[in-house]
Amino acid sequence: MSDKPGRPRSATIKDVAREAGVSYSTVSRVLNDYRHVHPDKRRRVLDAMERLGYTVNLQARSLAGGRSQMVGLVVHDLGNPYTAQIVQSIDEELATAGYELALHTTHGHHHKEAVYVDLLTHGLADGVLMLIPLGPTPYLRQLRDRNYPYVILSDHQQHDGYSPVVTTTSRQGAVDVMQCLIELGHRRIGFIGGRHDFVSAAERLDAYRAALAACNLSFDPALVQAGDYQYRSGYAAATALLDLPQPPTAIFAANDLMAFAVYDVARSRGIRIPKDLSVVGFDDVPQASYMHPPLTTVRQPLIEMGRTAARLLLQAIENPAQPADMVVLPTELVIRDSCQPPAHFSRRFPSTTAETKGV
Amino acid sequence: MSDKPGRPRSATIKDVAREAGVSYSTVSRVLNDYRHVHPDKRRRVLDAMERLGYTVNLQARSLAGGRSQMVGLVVHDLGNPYTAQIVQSIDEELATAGYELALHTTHGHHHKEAVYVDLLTHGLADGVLMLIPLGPTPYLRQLRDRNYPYVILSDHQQHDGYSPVVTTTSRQGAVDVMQCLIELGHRRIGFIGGRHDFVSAAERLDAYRAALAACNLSFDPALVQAGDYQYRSGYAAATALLDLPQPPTAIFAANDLMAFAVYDVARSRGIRIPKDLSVVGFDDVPQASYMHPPLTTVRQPLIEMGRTAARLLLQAIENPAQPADMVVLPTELVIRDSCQPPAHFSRRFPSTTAETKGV
DNA sequence: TTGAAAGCGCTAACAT
DNA sequence: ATGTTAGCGCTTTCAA
Repeated sequence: MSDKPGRPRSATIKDVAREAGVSYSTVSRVLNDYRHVHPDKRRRVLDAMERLGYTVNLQARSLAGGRSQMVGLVVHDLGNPYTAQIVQSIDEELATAGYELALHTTHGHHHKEAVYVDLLTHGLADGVLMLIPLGPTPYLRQLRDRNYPYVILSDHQQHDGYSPVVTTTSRQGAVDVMQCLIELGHRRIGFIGGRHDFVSAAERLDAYRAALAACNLSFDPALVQAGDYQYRSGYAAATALLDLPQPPTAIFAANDLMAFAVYDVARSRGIRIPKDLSVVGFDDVPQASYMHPPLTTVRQPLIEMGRTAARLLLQAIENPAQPADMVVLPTELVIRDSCQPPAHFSRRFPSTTAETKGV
Repeated sequence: MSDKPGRPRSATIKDVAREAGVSYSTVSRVLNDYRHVHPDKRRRVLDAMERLGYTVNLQARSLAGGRSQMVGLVVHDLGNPYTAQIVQSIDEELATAGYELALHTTHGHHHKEAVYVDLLTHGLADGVLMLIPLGPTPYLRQLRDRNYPYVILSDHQQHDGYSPVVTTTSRQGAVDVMQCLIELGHRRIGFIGGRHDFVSAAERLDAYRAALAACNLSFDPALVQAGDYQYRSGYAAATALLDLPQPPTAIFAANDLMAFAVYDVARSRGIRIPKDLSVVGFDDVPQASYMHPPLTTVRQPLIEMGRTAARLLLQAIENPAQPADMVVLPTELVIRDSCQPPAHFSRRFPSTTAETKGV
C-alpha cells in the first residue's frame, strides 16, 4: 500500500510544499503554470522541487482528472522501416505539442490490441493512435461510444464508417503498378501479398485481379503467393514464384521489404533485374532508392501520414466534441530502374493507357 | 475533475459492486484473485463485470500501491532489425509472466531518456529496461539509489560498476573480425563506425586499432568512416571508402545495416563481393544470411539478450532486495561468403593465428 | 468471509 | 493570491 515493496518513495507534492513552506495546492499551481501565484512563492517552490528532485506522478495527475500529456500508439510490427518512419514522425509532431508517446507492439497477435487499447484508454493516455493492418473491430466501437479520442492510421481504404482515419490512395497505387507493368508488356505478373487478414493485402490483391481483368489478362492463381510483409516471407514467396515451370516476367510485392527479398532471390539465381525480371514494391521506404537497381515502388507519404494522424488526434483531444474526419493522402508511383519490358516482348503496339482504363 | 472533458467515464469497481450487490472491496478481492471469496459472490461479481464491460484502471491500481504489471523499455532507435528482434523477445518473455511492455523511443535524442525514465519509474511501470547505446548517466544512479528495478541491455562492455546489465562479448567479436580479415591477407581494411558517443562504436573502433597494432599493421585514418548505425550513413561511408585513391580490400561495418549499404554501393560500381571486396558486418540480423553473398558477421544473441534482460528484471521486481548481476553472453563470428583473400594476395605463408595473438 | 475506511499523489472546485 | 477539501479508482489494513 505504501510504495512498491522495498522501494523508498520519491518526493511528492506534499514534500515539496513542506520544504517550500506553502500549501500543497500552491505547488500544484506552479506545476500547472497557474496565473495567480506570487513570484516569490513560485521561486521557493521551484527551488524546493529542485532540491528534492521532484517529478510529477503522471498517474496521480491523470487519475485526478488532469491530462497525462501522453498518447498511446499501438502497432503490430516493429522492425519494418514503414512503421519506423511513421512512428518517428508521430513522435516529432507530438513533441512539439508537449506530448509523449507510449508505444505498444502486438507482434501480430490480434488479441493484444484490445488489451493495449484498454490499458491506454483507461486514463493512461489522453488519446490513442492505431497502426494495425486489420479491419473494423469491437474495441474501436467502444472507443467511439465512450467518445474517447483516437485515430486510425491505415494502409488501406476499407473502414467502419465512424472512425477518424488517415489513409492513402493505396488501392489506386496498386492499380498504377499493374498498369505500368502491363503497359510495359508483362503478361505473367507475380504477386506477393500479405496475410489474408491484412486488409491492405487483400486490397492490393484485389487491385491486381481487377487490373488483369480490365486488360483481359487471365488470372493464374499460381502467380499469387502469400507473404506477411516480412523479409523472410518475401524470400520464400519469390523462391516459389521463380521455381514455377513458367515463371513470371515481373513481380509485384505488396511492400518494399518483400521486394528486397525478391532482389536477393533473383541475384542468387543469376536472374538480372530488370533485364530478366521486373520488380515493383510498395511503400517507398528510404532504402528503396538505394537498391541496385533502384526500386520502382508506390510512395506512401509516411512522414505526412504520421504527422497528420498526430495532429488529428491532438485536435480531438483538445476538442472531443468535434469529431475528426477522414483524410486521404495521395500515393505516387515512383518509377525507378527495376522495370522494363519483358525480354521476349516485341513492342508491337505503341504505349497506350486506353486498354487499362476503368480499372 | 470528473473525467477528461466531454468523455463519459467507464465503469469502475464501484459500479460493479453496485451491480453485483456486494461491497467494493469484495470486487477488488476477486480482481486480485483473493482466496477467501464466496464462489457465489465471485460469480456475481464476474458477471457484473462482464455486463458492464469493466476494465481495471491501471493507474489507480498502481497509485494504490498495487503492481501495474507493466514494464517500460526505452530504446533509441526503431526500425533497426537489431532493436526489433530484441524488443520482440522481451515482449514474449514478459507476456508469459503476465506483464505488458510500454516502449518509448528517443530517436537518438539523448535528453529524452531521462524524461521517459522519470515517467516510467514514477509508478507507471514496475521496472524498466534500457536499450541505449550510451555510457553511464545520472538517471541510472538515481534509479539505483531509489532501489528501483531496472536492467540495461548493452551492446558494449563499458559500464558503471553498479547497474545490472546484460551484454555480450562484443569487443572480442570485433577483434575476431579483424583477425579473420588479416589472416585472409587483407592489409587495407576499411572501418565504418558509429557516432562517437555510441560506446559500442568506440569499442569496435578500438578493437580495430588494437588488432591492427597487434599485427604491426599501420593505422590509416582515411580508412575509418563514421556512420550512425543507419543504412544511409553506411551508404555514405562506403562511398567515401571506395572513392579513396587507394581503396580498402575489405570493409568492416560496425553493424549489419551499414554492411548492407556497402553491398549496394559496391554493386552500383561493379565491385564484386567477395572477389574485389570483402565485407563483414555485426549483429547477424535475420536478413544477413539472405544477402547475396550471405554476409559474414558477428552474431549477437539478440533473442537471448532480450529474454535474459526480461528475466533479470522480473527477478528484480519480485525481489528488489537482491541486486541483479551482470550477464555476458557470447558473440560468435559466423563466417559466410562475403570474405576471401584480396585479389592481389598471393598466399605466401600458411594460415596461422600466431601473428595475431595477444590482441 | 465480508464490509468500512484510510490513503496513494494529484487536480479542481470552493473558500478566504 | 492562497489554503482547504473533496474526490479520481484502487489496494489494503482493520473490524466485524
